[in-house]
Amino acid sequence: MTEPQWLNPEERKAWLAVASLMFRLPATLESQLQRDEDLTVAGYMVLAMLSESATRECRMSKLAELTNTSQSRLSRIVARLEKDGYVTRAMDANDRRVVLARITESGMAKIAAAAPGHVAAVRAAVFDRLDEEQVRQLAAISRTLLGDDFPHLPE
Amino acid sequence: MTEPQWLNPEERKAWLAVASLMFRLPATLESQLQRDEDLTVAGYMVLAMLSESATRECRMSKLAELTNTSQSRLSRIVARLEKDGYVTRAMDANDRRVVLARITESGMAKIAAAAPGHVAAVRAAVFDRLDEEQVRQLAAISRTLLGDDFPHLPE
DNA sequence: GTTGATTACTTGCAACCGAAACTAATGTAG
DNA sequence: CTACATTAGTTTCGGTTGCAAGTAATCAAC
Repeated sequence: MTEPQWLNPEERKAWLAVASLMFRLPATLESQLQRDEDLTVAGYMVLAMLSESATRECRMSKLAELTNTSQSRLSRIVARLEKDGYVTRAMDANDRRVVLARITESGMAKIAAAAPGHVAAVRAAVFDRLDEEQVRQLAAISRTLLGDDFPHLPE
Repeated sequence: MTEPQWLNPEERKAWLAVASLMFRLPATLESQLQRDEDLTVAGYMVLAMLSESATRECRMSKLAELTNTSQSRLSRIVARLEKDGYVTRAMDANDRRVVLARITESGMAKIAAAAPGHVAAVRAAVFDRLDEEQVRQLAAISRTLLGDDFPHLPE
């Protein structure tokens, strides 16, 4: 291996900050949604993606991609959302291996109710603290780090 | 509330990228350490912090702060590290509420063995993809977002 | 068409986590 | 001193997760 064994001081300082952020930011958002709406961030994202889809439904594997989760994890997240009445699951008639998750009216109402608080939390934690230039920098850096894995929005 | 209800398009794009990164980066590092060293990222960070301390020990509450974890989580992480022989726990004689975690020789060897692979993963996921200017930007943004919560290094 | 590989999704298991309850030591007010 | 509050850490409980194994449908080769 030709890489240096450890990070240089500049990189090390940057990494300690990034790592802290990577642990704390998700926890902050998670606890806001849990406390105020009894939703997980993953569950919120599933509802958000479905609610923004024109057809209000999406196959499981696509949904897993959009929400950055494994298939097995998504399967359980959707099972819980279904139990809570926010989502239904149905087989695709064309390919009966495929399961289509569809958001219910109750699910639409839930995401509409949850969104303002979640957005406020995101603003408070991120966008209120950065200027426009920094937002652009952060977006550029994030997309660079995601590389080809950047997920696509529902059509 | 005076905030706009949702994010503007620029912010929305930035947030989708940041959120994806926030989910994927920890998972990447977690699976590398799990696969190659049978360590969690949290366990690695505990060993790393202890190994860098002059005294090779640290009280639990301080360690929780340094590693961005709750006390209850840290308690279990250290219990597992102790079971694996990488750490010992002892009461502080001055204040018998306090528990001092100390890294063992085996723990020092473990972190030395695990570090190169972990650092390589961090490099591959982050620093190899950014130029110096972006590293500075990312560090500045992260520290701004952490605000006063920025953790201090062991003395 | 039958066999074998692949794809889509689900589930069993062991480990992990946050929140709250718990134990125990220390600090403080009278 | 003696309550009462506070601090440090652990543990219990319900729920979540990743991995690997399992089910079922489709595809590909012959």
